[in-house]
Amino acid sequence: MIEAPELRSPRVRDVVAAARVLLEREGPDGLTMRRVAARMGIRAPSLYKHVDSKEELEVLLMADAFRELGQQLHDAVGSLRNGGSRHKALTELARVYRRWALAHPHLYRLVTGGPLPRERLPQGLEAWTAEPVVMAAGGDPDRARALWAFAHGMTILELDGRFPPDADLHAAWSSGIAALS
Amino acid sequence: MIEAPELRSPRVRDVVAAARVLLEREGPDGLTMRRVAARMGIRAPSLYKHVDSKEELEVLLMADAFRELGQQLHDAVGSLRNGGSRHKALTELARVYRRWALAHPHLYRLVTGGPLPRERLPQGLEAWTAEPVVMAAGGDPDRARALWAFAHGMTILELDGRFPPDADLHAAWSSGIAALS
DNA sequence: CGCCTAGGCTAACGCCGTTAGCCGACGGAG
DNA sequence: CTCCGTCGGCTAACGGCGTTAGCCTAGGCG
Repeated sequence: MIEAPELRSPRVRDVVAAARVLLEREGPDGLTMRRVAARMGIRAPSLYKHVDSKEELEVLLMADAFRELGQQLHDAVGSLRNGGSRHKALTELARVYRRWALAHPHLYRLVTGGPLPRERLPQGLEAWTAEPVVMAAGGDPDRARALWAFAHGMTILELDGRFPPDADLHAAWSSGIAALS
Repeated sequence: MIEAPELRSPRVRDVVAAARVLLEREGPDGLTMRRVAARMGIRAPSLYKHVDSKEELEVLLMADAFRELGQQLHDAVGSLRNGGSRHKALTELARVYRRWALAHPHLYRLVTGGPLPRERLPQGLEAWTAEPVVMAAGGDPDRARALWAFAHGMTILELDGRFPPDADLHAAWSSGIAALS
């Protein structure tokens, strides 16, 4: 519907806020049109006065998530722009990326899981979010993609509990970052 | 319920076969108890005579997927056991991994997406599947995890169409493998 | 012959996303 | 002041989902 949060009508912002609380607190199964409505003290069909579909609501959540994660990544590279080695920049970027994902696991999954409805997202948002990674890779797009794949793989596998409980994930991150620096 | 395919009753095998066709052909939304039943010429409730729940049916599919992918990976390292460099082994392993995932995208997503019901999977199956990766990493578990994360990241991002259409994925794979070798 | 079990069936429950159609409140125009 | 349109609620309902309860029939076996 509308892209930047400031351009959303107040009521739409209410809907997105309610949806976000539900998603973050209870995961995707908790994100239901009826539950979102209940949180606002209204009934599910009324939501459709503000939002076209559940899918659009998810897109709005995704846009917010992209903006937040992107901001963190930009801040991270910004704070190191001058006089850090590539290795240092990557380490910091990875730290921030992982931290955000662990703080918002369901949002991270929403944003990275499954095909992305690119055309419905604010144009350029995805690229802007990814920018810091490309910069940290020294502009080499192949290396940037390898790096992103590594970071996403580490993150999603950790979120999904796929590593053994005694795995030293810090060591695995370091190993990968060292290799890809 | 029962683990190895040979230990499943014939009717259970029918159910899993029908489920697999649906999943592979139409994706997760097509995998419905009613549709599975319809494919077998029966009604959905009858499925529960053979399977406890949809979740168990998915676990059975996962077990098959693990076995198949694991077999491919074992074959790949086996064919190179003697006299290949580490780099060569990793390249071959990656090729086989990616090929299987692209051939069975929905199955790959089922197996790698979301938390894994480890306790319901045949014991040791997951470790056996991962074995070749650990071997190729020279036994270093941290490097093995970094490698797996990279491979999974590349694969799932490709399946989800997250790379630009003009991205040279072969180059990205090569770049990552070279770094992690 | 009688019984047990395997494997079908229908009906139904409570969820889901979504649509149709109704209605009251409210703000601005004549 | 009144009328009217829009905004944002509502109820009822549809079709689909996983799942349960309870029934029935056919076949094997003591």
